[in-house]
Amino acid sequence: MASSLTNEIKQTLIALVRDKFSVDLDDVVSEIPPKTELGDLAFPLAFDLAKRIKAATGEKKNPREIANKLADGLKTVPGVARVEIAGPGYLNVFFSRADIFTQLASASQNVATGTQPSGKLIVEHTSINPNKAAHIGHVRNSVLGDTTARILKATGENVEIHNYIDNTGVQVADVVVGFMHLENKSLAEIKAIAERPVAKREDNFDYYCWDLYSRVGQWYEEDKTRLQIRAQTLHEIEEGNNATAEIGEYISSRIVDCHLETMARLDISYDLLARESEILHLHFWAHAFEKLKASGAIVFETEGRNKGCWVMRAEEGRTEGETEGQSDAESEHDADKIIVRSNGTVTYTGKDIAYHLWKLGKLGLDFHYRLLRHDHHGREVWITTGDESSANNQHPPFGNGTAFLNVIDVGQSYPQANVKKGVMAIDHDERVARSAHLAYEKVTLTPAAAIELGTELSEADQQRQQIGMSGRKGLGVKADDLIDRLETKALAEVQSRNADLSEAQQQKIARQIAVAALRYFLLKFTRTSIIAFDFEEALKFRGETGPYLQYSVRRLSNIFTELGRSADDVRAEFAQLSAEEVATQFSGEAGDVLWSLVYFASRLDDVVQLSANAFEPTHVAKYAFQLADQFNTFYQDKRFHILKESDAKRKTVLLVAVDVVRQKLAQALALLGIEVPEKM
RNA sequence: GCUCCCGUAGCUCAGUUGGAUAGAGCAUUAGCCUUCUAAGCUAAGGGUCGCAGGUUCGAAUCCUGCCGGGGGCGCCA
Repeated sequence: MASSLTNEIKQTLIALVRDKFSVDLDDVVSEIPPKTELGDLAFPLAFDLAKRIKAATGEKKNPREIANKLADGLKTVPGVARVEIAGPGYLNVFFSRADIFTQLASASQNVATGTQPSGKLIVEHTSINPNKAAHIGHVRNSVLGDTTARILKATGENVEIHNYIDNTGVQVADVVVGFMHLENKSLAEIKAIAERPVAKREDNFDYYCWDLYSRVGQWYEEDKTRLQIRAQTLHEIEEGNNATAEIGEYISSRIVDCHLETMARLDISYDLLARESEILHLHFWAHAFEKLKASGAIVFETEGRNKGCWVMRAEEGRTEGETEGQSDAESEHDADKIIVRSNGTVTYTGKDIAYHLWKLGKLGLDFHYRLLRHDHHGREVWITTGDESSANNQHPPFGNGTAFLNVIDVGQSYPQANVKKGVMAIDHDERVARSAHLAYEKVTLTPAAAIELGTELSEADQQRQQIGMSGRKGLGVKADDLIDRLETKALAEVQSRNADLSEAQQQKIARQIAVAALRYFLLKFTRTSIIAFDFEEALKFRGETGPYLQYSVRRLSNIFTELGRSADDVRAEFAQLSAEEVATQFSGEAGDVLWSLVYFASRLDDVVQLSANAFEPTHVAKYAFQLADQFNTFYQDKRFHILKESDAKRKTVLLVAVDVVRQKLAQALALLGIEVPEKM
């Protein structure tokens, strides 16, 4: 609708410029004017043209004069009502409001899909070490990943969601050490803890492990020689087929269950859980190693500090004439990444390259799969398995993506860059280049939040703006605790406003509000912004929050509830109106206000596209808030008291406008993973 | 030392590929519920966009150099 009109205007402008000024432009910059009175689309290109003409011919032209020569040609574009020259030479285009509005009123209710999928995009997020309860930092990862995936799907992308499970890593080993050496517990005793009835949140197995993990860290601190126990435990877990590995397998599986439950509360789910144990036992690395060697991506060092290692070179060569003087082995290969150690073992980066080659279908090996569960929507969630006998061959096709997207905190930028480099050395498909590390900043704690969690802070720490969370220290805001608090608070609000509802209904609404509050809180920041977590901020339901957005949609819908007619019914009536009758409603001062609202609502598709291109869900979140804000202002404007409107035709137009806004806002919220409660 | 991110109102943050008078929430102050539900709205105050140069018709945005805060740079994962 509006965006296709924009494109048409741009093409017309390019043709006009070529025709009148003999200048070839690839694209023209457009912008939305700051005020409705200035038009719907503005082109500052006359300034640039004046410069180009002067450079080419020496002739000095006034930008306003140039804009004038282009204005007439634009008026012929269907959908353009008029064109004005403003300020020093802006070309301001005014749309035919009635035309655009009528198109909006009859358009499909889905987000417009632009590009055809060019293959499958594999989005990996969550990937929490399965050894303790998830905290707010993990939730930021999951919400970012889940929302980004929703937005990408809305643009027509084929997306597969993975959650990587590092079930054979150090962190799992630590909890195994805790159970075996601190608590001297057998597998049966561990099972008894994990499967005991849960009376309160603290009884959860992931909470138990949260504390145990922190105690293990302390235990190592007391006697560093105990780290040998960790090394031995890790070795046994990696090797498999022994009692230690069995305990590790059991613990990590139960914790994964806990994480899935936590994420389900936030309406987050996965297609596949890929486990490190399979990457190990199915010898993914051995295959990747051969491919890396064959491609020349890694080389064997016969001298220097990395002698005996297989490394990936940092750069192909250095710039001519630079640093010749100091070219000893020390500085030359400083940044080279070791993939295979001199003792023959592979590094984490190497394993990760193997995994990513699998994601793109370039490894020549596959996992075995089994159905793990059905998620809260009844969709299948699969998990990898190394045990062929327990595998199910009727699984959906996994992997074989054309690109991958990894939601991992910014601290992993260096290894992630190496993984992509290694993969691209083997898979030259240009679509792979789209693969990206979706780096996001951490969630830290304000000193106030840390104190509320019962931490004792040193004087120096109290002066700091933020305190890092630490799983090892057991310092952090557990996801389920926070969601519980949000739900409790929301339930109190719901009870005071909707006492007539059943308890079950009240609880459902409270849950939806809690999810909205948390998801929006995490999405209102850009990915690169550190969130200093503050309880007061996170627990807010007013102002720029998720519940505010939900409330806005509720208001929009209630207009139709009170009206007692369906939106379709009103739209059918709208179709009977003449273009003039519609146009009348968009004239004058009040018409400008109505038009601004409708025009802003029409921009959802553009915002979604922008958000998808930048992998930045914040854009959709901010847009939703702005749209809600604009609607609420409109809602309380005395000139638009819709249900009391006596002019039937005006009332119809206003109702359709309300329905358009409602749809767009509801769509935006769905992309953010926010549901709209039946009542608020 | 090399490198990435951040620095915008008292606080927390937005600000598309450079564009018109730099925005929002919170907090403060003054108002609005016989009204389509106040989880809302209106108004006011609050800014050397870290500092200094540069590029440009035009810079919060691009370039250079500083200052301040955080992260990364391992034969750990």
